[in-house]
Amino acid sequence: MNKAFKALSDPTRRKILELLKDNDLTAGEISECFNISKPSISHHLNILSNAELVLRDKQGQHVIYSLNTTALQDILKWTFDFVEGGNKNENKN
Amino acid sequence: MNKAFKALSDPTRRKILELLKDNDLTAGEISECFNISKPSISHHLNILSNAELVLRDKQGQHVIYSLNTTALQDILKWTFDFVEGGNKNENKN
DNA sequence: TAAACATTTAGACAATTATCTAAATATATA
DNA sequence: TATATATTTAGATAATTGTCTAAATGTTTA
Repeated sequence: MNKAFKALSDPTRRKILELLKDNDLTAGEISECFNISKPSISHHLNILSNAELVLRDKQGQHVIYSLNTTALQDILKWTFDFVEGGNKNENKN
Repeated sequence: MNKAFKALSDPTRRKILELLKDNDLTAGEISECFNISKPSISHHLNILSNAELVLRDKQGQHVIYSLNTTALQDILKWTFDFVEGGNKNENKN
């Protein structure tokens, strides 16, 4: 889960995930959405993949990236436990 | 929200939040839970406070820290939109 | 008021990170 | 097979970050 939090701490990577929420995209299509070099985007995609936040599917010379919500579900659960359970001073029974 | 994600990307800071889930604690009590110097813990607490993840309450010479779920609610919502809305290939109607 | 205690600030340093360019790899096509 | 295209790898560099020690600040109490 540490990998996922680290991966999400960068705004570029979060924006990549938001792009993939609408459509699966190739590495090239993703890089076109940023003023950042392709190798840098590739690096970000690698971090997202390592954190199990995206999936790769090689189709010929293209690599199609898609969302993988596995790690996000853990984060959702972790976060929810704070927002939901945050009443320690209200019900001390 | 960027500050919050950045703040959450460090394991020590996430552990601090988990400690505060159970009890409000002073800076000193928090630092006792780690093999890290007090100034370093103070630095982490500052980052958490800046990200609106904790609240400070100065009581005499002690500073009591408590959870602030404000920023976590934003993160929860952001994350939920992926886990919940991640069905773009299933219902294209 | 002086001493003890709690916390933060200041400044330094090593490790990590985001970025770049150049080169390598892999695939498709003329 | 040669060339063009898509992507990643390698290596360098500047900025950021987590940590430390020493010092400063603020508060309590003897």
